[in-house]
Amino acid sequence: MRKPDAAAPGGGCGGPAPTKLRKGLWSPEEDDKLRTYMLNNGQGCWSDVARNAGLQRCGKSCRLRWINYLRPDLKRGAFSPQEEDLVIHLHSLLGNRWSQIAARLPGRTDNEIKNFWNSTIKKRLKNLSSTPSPNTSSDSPSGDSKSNLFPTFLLGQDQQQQQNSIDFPIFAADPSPSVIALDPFPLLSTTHGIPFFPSAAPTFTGGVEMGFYREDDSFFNLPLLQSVNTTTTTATATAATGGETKHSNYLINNNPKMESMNGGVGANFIHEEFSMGEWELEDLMKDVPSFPCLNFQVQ
DNA sequence: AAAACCTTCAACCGCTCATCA
DNA sequence: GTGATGAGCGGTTGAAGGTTT
Repeated sequence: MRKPDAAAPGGGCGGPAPTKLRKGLWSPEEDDKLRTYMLNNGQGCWSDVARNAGLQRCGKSCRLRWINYLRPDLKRGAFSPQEEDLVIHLHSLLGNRWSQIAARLPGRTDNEIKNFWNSTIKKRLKNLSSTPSPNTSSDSPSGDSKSNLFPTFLLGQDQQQQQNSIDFPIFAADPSPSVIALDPFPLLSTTHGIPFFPSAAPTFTGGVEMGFYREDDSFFNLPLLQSVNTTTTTATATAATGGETKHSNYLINNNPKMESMNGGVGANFIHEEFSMGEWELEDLMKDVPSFPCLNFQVQ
Protein backbone atom coordinates (compact mmCIF):
# COMPACT_ATOMS: atom_id res chain seq x y z
CA MET A 1 0.00 0.00 0.00
CA ARG A 2 1.13 3.44 -0.71
CA LYS A 3 0.31 6.47 1.23
CA PRO A 4 -1.77 9.01 -0.60
CA ASP A 5 0.30 11.48 -2.49
CA ALA A 6 -1.90 14.39 -3.32
CA ALA A 7 0.69 16.46 -5.08
CA ALA A 8 2.99 13.99 -6.66
CA PRO A 9 4.72 15.32 -9.72
CA GLY A 10 3.34 14.09 -12.96
CA GLY A 11 4.76 11.13 -14.74
CA GLY A 12 5.26 7.60 -13.70
CA CYS A 13 2.52 6.39 -15.96
CA GLY A 14 4.35 7.00 -19.15
CA GLY A 15 3.71 9.85 -21.44
CA PRO A 16 3.45 13.50 -20.65
CA ALA A 17 1.67 14.70 -17.56
CA PRO A 18 0.35 18.16 -18.17
CA THR A 19 -1.16 18.50 -14.72
CA LYS A 20 -0.30 17.22 -11.31
CA LEU A 21 -1.35 13.64 -11.03
CA ARG A 22 -2.21 11.98 -7.82
CA LYS A 23 -0.46 8.81 -6.85
CA GLY A 24 -0.85 6.40 -4.03
CA LEU A 25 -3.98 5.19 -2.39
CA TRP A 26 -7.33 6.07 -3.82
CA SER A 27 -9.73 8.07 -1.74
CA PRO A 28 -13.40 7.06 -1.48
CA GLU A 29 -14.29 10.15 -3.49
CA GLU A 30 -11.99 9.12 -6.29
CA ASP A 31 -13.42 5.64 -6.23
CA ASP A 32 -16.88 7.11 -6.47
CA LYS A 33 -15.96 9.24 -9.44
CA LEU A 34 -14.38 6.41 -11.31
CA ARG A 35 -17.11 3.94 -10.52
CA THR A 36 -19.84 6.32 -11.52
CA TYR A 37 -18.11 7.23 -14.71
CA MET A 38 -17.43 3.66 -15.69
CA LEU A 39 -20.95 2.52 -14.95
CA ASN A 40 -22.42 5.37 -16.93
CA ASN A 41 -20.04 5.49 -19.83
CA GLY A 42 -18.25 2.22 -19.97
CA GLN A 43 -14.65 1.77 -20.77
CA GLY A 44 -13.04 3.90 -23.36
CA CYS A 45 -9.58 5.25 -23.71
CA TRP A 46 -8.26 5.20 -20.18
CA SER A 47 -6.67 8.59 -20.35
CA ASP A 48 -10.05 9.94 -21.43
CA VAL A 49 -11.67 8.13 -18.56
CA ALA A 50 -9.31 9.77 -16.13
CA ARG A 51 -9.91 13.18 -17.63
CA ASN A 52 -13.64 12.94 -18.12
CA ALA A 53 -14.25 11.49 -14.70
CA GLY A 54 -12.51 14.46 -13.18
CA LEU A 55 -9.70 12.46 -11.69
CA GLN A 56 -6.20 13.70 -11.18
CA ARG A 57 -4.92 10.29 -12.07
CA CYS A 58 -3.25 8.83 -15.08
CA GLY A 59 -5.30 6.47 -17.18
CA LYS A 60 -3.11 3.61 -16.22
CA SER A 61 -3.88 4.15 -12.58
CA CYS A 62 -7.60 4.34 -13.32
CA ARG A 63 -7.48 1.14 -15.25
CA LEU A 64 -5.72 -0.65 -12.45
CA ARG A 65 -8.10 0.66 -9.84
CA TRP A 66 -11.13 -0.36 -11.86
CA ILE A 67 -9.85 -3.79 -12.73
CA ASN A 68 -8.49 -4.65 -9.33
CA TYR A 69 -10.94 -3.00 -7.02
CA LEU A 70 -14.00 -1.30 -8.44
CA ARG A 71 -15.29 -3.73 -11.02
CA PRO A 72 -18.73 -4.85 -9.90
CA ASP A 73 -18.14 -8.49 -10.73
CA LEU A 74 -15.22 -8.87 -8.39
CA LYS A 75 -15.27 -11.39 -5.64
CA ARG A 76 -13.86 -10.24 -2.39
CA GLY A 77 -12.49 -12.15 0.49
CA ALA A 78 -10.42 -15.23 0.90
CA PHE A 79 -9.92 -17.78 -1.79
CA SER A 80 -12.11 -20.82 -1.47
CA PRO A 81 -10.44 -24.23 -1.37
CA GLN A 82 -11.69 -24.87 -4.88
CA GLU A 83 -10.17 -21.65 -6.06
CA GLU A 84 -6.91 -22.53 -4.38
CA ASP A 85 -6.88 -25.84 -6.17
CA LEU A 86 -7.56 -24.20 -9.44
CA VAL A 87 -4.91 -21.55 -8.95
CA ILE A 88 -2.36 -24.19 -8.16
CA HIS A 89 -3.36 -26.31 -11.07
CA LEU A 90 -3.41 -23.40 -13.48
CA HIS A 91 -0.09 -22.17 -12.22
CA SER A 92 1.35 -25.58 -12.83
CA LEU A 93 0.11 -25.31 -16.37
CA LEU A 94 0.70 -21.67 -17.11
CA GLY A 95 3.40 -20.50 -14.78
CA ASN A 96 3.30 -16.86 -13.80
CA ARG A 97 0.77 -15.94 -16.41
CA TRP A 98 -1.45 -14.33 -13.90
CA SER A 99 -3.81 -12.79 -16.35
CA GLN A 100 -4.37 -16.15 -17.99
CA ILE A 101 -5.02 -17.68 -14.63
CA ALA A 102 -7.30 -14.86 -13.61
CA ALA A 103 -9.28 -15.26 -16.80
CA ARG A 104 -10.31 -18.67 -15.55
CA LEU A 105 -11.17 -17.61 -12.06
CA PRO A 106 -14.35 -15.58 -12.18
CA GLY A 107 -14.25 -12.54 -9.99
CA ARG A 108 -10.55 -12.71 -9.29
CA THR A 109 -7.92 -10.41 -10.68
CA ASP A 110 -4.45 -11.18 -11.83
CA ASN A 111 -3.08 -8.97 -9.11
CA GLU A 112 -5.07 -10.76 -6.47
CA ILE A 113 -3.98 -14.15 -7.68
CA LYS A 114 -0.40 -13.04 -7.93
CA ASN A 115 -0.48 -11.76 -4.37
CA PHE A 116 -2.18 -14.89 -3.21
CA TRP A 117 0.42 -17.01 -4.85
CA ASN A 118 3.38 -15.02 -3.65
CA SER A 119 2.21 -14.80 -0.08
CA THR A 120 0.19 -17.88 0.73
CA ILE A 121 1.11 -20.60 -1.68
CA LYS A 122 4.78 -19.87 -2.06
CA LYS A 123 5.10 -19.87 1.67
CA ARG A 124 3.33 -23.18 1.89
CA LEU A 125 5.59 -24.67 -0.73
CA LYS A 126 8.59 -23.41 1.12
CA ASN A 127 7.38 -24.90 4.36
CA LEU A 128 6.73 -28.19 2.70
CA SER A 129 10.09 -28.39 1.07
CA SER A 130 11.83 -27.62 4.34
CA THR A 131 9.80 -30.00 6.48
CA PRO A 132 10.83 -33.65 6.26
CA SER A 133 7.49 -35.23 7.05
CA PRO A 134 4.78 -32.62 7.13
CA ASN A 135 1.98 -34.85 5.98
CA THR A 136 0.98 -36.17 9.30
CA SER A 137 -2.49 -36.40 10.61
CA SER A 138 -1.55 -34.18 13.49
CA ASP A 139 -0.84 -31.38 11.08
CA SER A 140 -4.30 -31.25 9.73
CA PRO A 141 -6.57 -33.25 11.91
CA SER A 142 -9.63 -31.34 10.96
CA GLY A 143 -9.32 -31.92 7.28
CA ASP A 144 -9.19 -28.20 6.76
CA SER A 145 -8.48 -27.68 3.14
CA LYS A 146 -6.05 -24.90 3.70
CA SER A 147 -3.87 -27.08 5.81
CA ASN A 148 -4.16 -30.25 3.83
CA LEU A 149 -4.09 -28.83 0.38
CA PHE A 150 -0.46 -29.45 -0.26
CA PRO A 151 -0.13 -32.62 1.70
CA THR A 152 -2.66 -34.14 -0.62
CA PHE A 153 -1.85 -32.28 -3.73
CA LEU A 154 1.78 -31.45 -3.74
CA LEU A 155 4.15 -33.71 -1.98
CA GLY A 156 7.80 -33.58 -1.36
CA GLN A 157 9.69 -35.82 -3.66
CA ASP A 158 10.57 -38.24 -0.92
CA GLN A 159 6.97 -38.63 0.03
CA GLN A 160 5.92 -38.89 -3.54
CA GLN A 161 8.31 -41.72 -4.09
CA GLN A 162 6.95 -43.49 -1.11
CA GLN A 163 3.53 -43.37 -2.55
CA ASN A 164 4.40 -44.22 -6.08
CA SER A 165 6.91 -46.64 -7.33
CA ILE A 166 6.91 -44.85 -10.62
CA ASP A 167 7.83 -41.33 -11.36
CA PHE A 168 5.05 -38.95 -11.81
CA PRO A 169 6.53 -36.21 -13.87
CA ILE A 170 3.47 -34.16 -14.37
CA PHE A 171 2.53 -30.58 -13.56
CA ALA A 172 6.09 -29.82 -12.82
CA ALA A 173 6.03 -26.21 -13.82
CA ASP A 174 6.90 -24.91 -10.44
CA PRO A 175 10.62 -24.56 -10.15
CA SER A 176 10.56 -25.70 -6.58
CA PRO A 177 12.75 -28.78 -6.76
CA SER A 178 10.94 -30.87 -4.25
CA VAL A 179 7.45 -30.34 -5.43
CA ILE A 180 5.42 -32.59 -7.59
CA ALA A 181 1.76 -32.90 -8.17
CA LEU A 182 -0.18 -36.03 -7.62
CA ASP A 183 -3.83 -35.38 -7.28
CA PRO A 184 -4.54 -32.14 -9.03
CA PHE A 185 -7.90 -31.69 -7.43
CA PRO A 186 -7.97 -33.26 -4.04
CA LEU A 187 -10.88 -31.20 -2.98
CA LEU A 188 -12.79 -31.91 -6.08
CA SER A 189 -12.26 -35.55 -5.51
CA THR A 190 -12.69 -35.64 -1.78
CA THR A 191 -15.16 -33.05 -0.73
CA HIS A 192 -17.40 -33.36 -3.71
CA GLY A 193 -17.38 -37.04 -4.25
CA ILE A 194 -15.75 -36.97 -7.62
CA PRO A 195 -13.41 -39.87 -7.92
CA PHE A 196 -10.00 -39.15 -9.19
CA PHE A 197 -8.61 -41.84 -11.42
CA PRO A 198 -5.18 -41.39 -12.75
CA SER A 199 -5.51 -43.54 -15.77
CA ALA A 200 -2.36 -45.47 -15.47
CA ALA A 201 -0.25 -45.51 -18.53
CA PRO A 202 3.03 -44.86 -16.86
CA THR A 203 6.22 -44.71 -18.78
CA PHE A 204 9.44 -43.21 -17.78
CA THR A 205 9.64 -41.34 -21.01
CA GLY A 206 6.17 -40.09 -21.09
CA GLY A 207 4.76 -39.98 -17.61
CA VAL A 208 1.16 -40.88 -17.13
CA GLU A 209 -2.09 -39.73 -18.39
CA MET A 210 -4.13 -38.16 -15.68
CA GLY A 211 -7.57 -36.86 -15.26
CA PHE A 212 -10.76 -37.27 -13.40
CA TYR A 213 -14.29 -38.25 -14.03
CA ARG A 214 -16.90 -35.58 -14.09
CA GLU A 215 -20.16 -36.20 -12.45
CA ASP A 216 -21.66 -37.04 -15.80
CA ASP A 217 -19.11 -39.85 -16.10
CA SER A 218 -17.18 -38.19 -18.83
CA PHE A 219 -13.48 -38.31 -18.30
CA PHE A 220 -11.55 -35.12 -18.25
CA ASN A 221 -8.00 -35.53 -19.38
CA LEU A 222 -5.64 -33.23 -17.68
CA PRO A 223 -3.21 -31.90 -20.19
CA LEU A 224 -0.03 -33.82 -20.18
CA LEU A 225 2.65 -31.37 -19.39
CA GLN A 226 5.77 -33.28 -19.77
CA SER A 227 7.99 -34.35 -22.49
CA VAL A 228 6.90 -37.45 -24.27
CA ASN A 229 8.49 -39.84 -26.61
CA THR A 230 8.07 -38.87 -30.21
CA THR A 231 6.09 -41.99 -30.79
CA THR A 232 3.38 -40.57 -28.62
CA THR A 233 3.13 -37.22 -30.26
CA THR A 234 0.37 -37.96 -32.64
CA ALA A 235 -1.69 -35.34 -30.91
CA THR A 236 0.43 -32.75 -32.58
CA ALA A 237 -1.52 -30.62 -34.89
CA THR A 238 -0.23 -28.72 -37.81
CA ALA A 239 -1.57 -25.27 -37.86
CA ALA A 240 -3.12 -23.98 -41.00
CA THR A 241 -1.00 -20.89 -40.96
CA GLY A 242 2.28 -21.45 -42.59
CA GLY A 243 2.34 -25.11 -41.80
CA GLU A 244 3.81 -24.26 -38.46
CA THR A 245 3.76 -27.11 -36.05
CA LYS A 246 1.81 -26.32 -32.97
CA HIS A 247 1.22 -28.41 -29.95
CA SER A 248 -2.03 -29.34 -28.48
CA ASN A 249 -1.64 -31.35 -25.38
CA TYR A 250 1.70 -32.90 -25.88
CA LEU A 251 5.17 -31.72 -26.24
CA ILE A 252 7.23 -32.96 -29.04
CA ASN A 253 10.90 -33.36 -29.31
CA ASN A 254 11.32 -31.00 -32.17
CA ASN A 255 10.26 -28.11 -30.07
CA PRO A 256 13.57 -26.38 -29.56
CA LYS A 257 12.41 -24.90 -26.31
CA MET A 258 11.82 -28.33 -24.94
CA GLU A 259 14.81 -30.18 -26.19
CA SER A 260 16.80 -29.57 -23.10
CA MET A 261 14.02 -30.98 -21.06
CA ASN A 262 13.74 -34.05 -23.15
CA GLY A 263 17.35 -34.72 -22.52
CA GLY A 264 16.76 -34.86 -18.82
CA VAL A 265 13.36 -36.34 -18.80
CA GLY A 266 12.42 -39.25 -16.70
CA ALA A 267 13.21 -39.74 -13.09
CA ASN A 268 14.70 -36.33 -12.67
CA PHE A 269 12.24 -34.43 -14.74
CA ILE A 270 10.53 -32.97 -11.76
CA HIS A 271 13.57 -30.87 -11.16
CA GLU A 272 13.35 -29.21 -14.50
CA GLU A 273 11.85 -25.83 -14.82
CA PHE A 274 9.01 -25.97 -17.18
CA SER A 275 8.23 -23.66 -20.00
CA MET A 276 5.00 -23.47 -21.85
CA GLY A 277 6.89 -22.73 -25.00
CA GLU A 278 4.64 -21.91 -27.86
CA TRP A 279 1.75 -24.05 -26.97
CA GLU A 280 -1.74 -23.38 -27.93
CA LEU A 281 -2.89 -22.22 -24.58
CA GLU A 282 -6.51 -22.39 -25.48
CA ASP A 283 -6.16 -25.95 -26.59
CA LEU A 284 -4.41 -26.70 -23.40
CA MET A 285 -6.89 -24.96 -21.22
CA LYS A 286 -10.10 -25.51 -23.05
CA ASP A 287 -11.51 -27.83 -20.48
CA VAL A 288 -10.52 -25.91 -17.45
CA PRO A 289 -13.55 -23.62 -17.21
CA SER A 290 -15.79 -26.61 -17.25
CA PHE A 291 -14.48 -28.01 -14.06
CA PRO A 292 -17.21 -29.01 -11.73
CA CYS A 293 -17.70 -27.16 -8.50
CA LEU A 294 -16.46 -23.89 -9.87
CA ASN A 295 -19.72 -22.10 -9.96
CA PHE A 296 -18.34 -19.21 -8.03
CA GLN A 297 -20.64 -16.64 -6.69
CA VAL A 298 -19.82 -13.02 -6.82
CA GLN A 299 -20.32 -11.59 -3.41
C1' DA B 1 3.12 -2.08 26.88
C1' DA B 2 6.20 -1.53 23.40
C1' DA B 3 9.45 -2.76 20.04
C1' DA B 4 10.62 -5.86 16.45
C1' DC B 5 9.30 -8.68 13.05
C1' DC B 6 6.11 -10.62 9.62
C1' DT B 7 2.32 -10.75 6.31
C1' DT B 8 -0.81 -8.86 3.19
C1' DC B 9 -2.09 -6.50 -0.77
C1' DA B 10 -2.86 -2.00 -3.23
C1' DA B 11 -0.38 0.44 -6.24
C1' DC B 12 3.56 1.65 -8.99
C1' DC B 13 7.14 0.69 -12.48
C1' DG B 14 9.04 -0.81 -16.56
C1' DC B 15 8.42 -3.49 -20.23
C1' DT B 16 6.14 -5.57 -24.47
C1' DC B 17 2.73 -5.60 -27.89
C1' DA B 18 -0.83 -3.71 -30.93
C1' DT B 19 -2.62 -0.02 -33.43
C1' DC B 20 -2.54 4.02 -36.04
C1' DA B 21 -0.93 8.01 -38.55
C1' DG C 1 9.21 1.48 -42.29
C1' DT C 2 8.86 4.26 -38.21
C1' DG C 3 7.54 6.75 -34.27
C1' DA C 4 3.79 7.89 -31.03
C1' DT C 5 0.36 6.29 -28.15
C1' DG C 6 -2.44 3.30 -25.36
C1' DA C 7 -3.44 -1.20 -23.28
C1' DG C 8 -2.02 -4.84 -20.76
C1' DC C 9 1.14 -7.70 -18.21
C1' DG C 10 4.39 -9.37 -14.59
C1' DG C 11 7.63 -7.93 -11.08
C1' DT C 12 8.40 -5.17 -7.28
C1' DT C 13 7.64 -1.94 -3.59
C1' DG C 14 6.21 -0.31 0.74
C1' DA C 15 2.61 1.05 4.12
C1' DA C 16 -0.83 -0.87 7.18
C1' DG C 17 -2.07 -4.10 10.18
C1' DG C 18 -1.18 -8.29 12.64
C1' DT C 19 1.78 -11.25 15.41
C1' DT C 20 5.55 -12.39 18.22
C1' DT C 21 9.02 -11.41 21.53
